[in-house]
Amino acid sequence: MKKKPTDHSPISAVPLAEAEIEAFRATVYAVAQANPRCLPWRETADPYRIMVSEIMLQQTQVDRVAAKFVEFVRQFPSVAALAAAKLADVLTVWQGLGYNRRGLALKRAAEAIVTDFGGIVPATRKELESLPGIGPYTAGAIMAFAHDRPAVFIETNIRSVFIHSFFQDRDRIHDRDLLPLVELTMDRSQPRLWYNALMDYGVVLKREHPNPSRNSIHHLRQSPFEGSNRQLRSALLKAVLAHPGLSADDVVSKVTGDHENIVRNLTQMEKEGLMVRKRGKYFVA
DNA sequence: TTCCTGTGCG
DNA sequence: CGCACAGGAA
Repeated sequence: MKKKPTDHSPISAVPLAEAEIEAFRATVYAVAQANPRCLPWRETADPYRIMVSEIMLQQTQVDRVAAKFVEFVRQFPSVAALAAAKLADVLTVWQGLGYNRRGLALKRAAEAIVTDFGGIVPATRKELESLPGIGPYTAGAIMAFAHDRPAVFIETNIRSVFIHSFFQDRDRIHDRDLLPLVELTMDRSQPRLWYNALMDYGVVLKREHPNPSRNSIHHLRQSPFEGSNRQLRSALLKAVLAHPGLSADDVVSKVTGDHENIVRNLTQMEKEGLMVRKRGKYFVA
């Protein structure tokens, strides 16, 4: 029997009255209905498309994902199609979304779904989380949006809603204090509708207040992009996609950056599976 | 400058 | 846990 570490969080133990829960739900639904968002992945219940959208949305803003999503599922309309596609084609479409290794993970996930799950997107959290690029949030989101199941999960919009609604005057709020409320207030009769409303409400809150999620202990600031290693990685992948078969020296001559640093990053990206090296030449395959 | 429907690694 | 990861837009 493991002893629980000290817990200084009394609030999570305080249940809401039924009337408060109802009032909260009513507010969420009302604000969401007054601020609807028309998003391409809301017009489908195809688990594959939901999965694609969730991976894309992990760290990229909705507006930028929308157009790319349409293009992506047009080119790779099913799990089987994505699994069978060439990685170079997948990453070429992915360009502009950022975080290329998520594109790689998505393709690897499609391959795993074909080999391990008969081409059907799994409908349990455990199985979903076994797929590359799918963690607790994305698994929960797929459960809710693709399978309409009452999964409990938190992402930044949901976090904003619960902090704004129940933790106004606290800072350094931990997700473990929010999760019980997410579970308690969830509209279990229509999880898909509920979570969409919750996220729409969160978007409205962020528009009208300083981001409530900043009071979360999980809220991280991004380091500047300009001059970063991320910028270099992006340039390296772009170069190799555009000119398959470049040697390391070719890449160095095409990309601005320190020679050793470029070689180090090429090696790292090869290790991650974003590119391969054959006879000293780099390819995406 | 700041934001963004997180995941995986060390 | 702390950190890296991409990129465009406001």
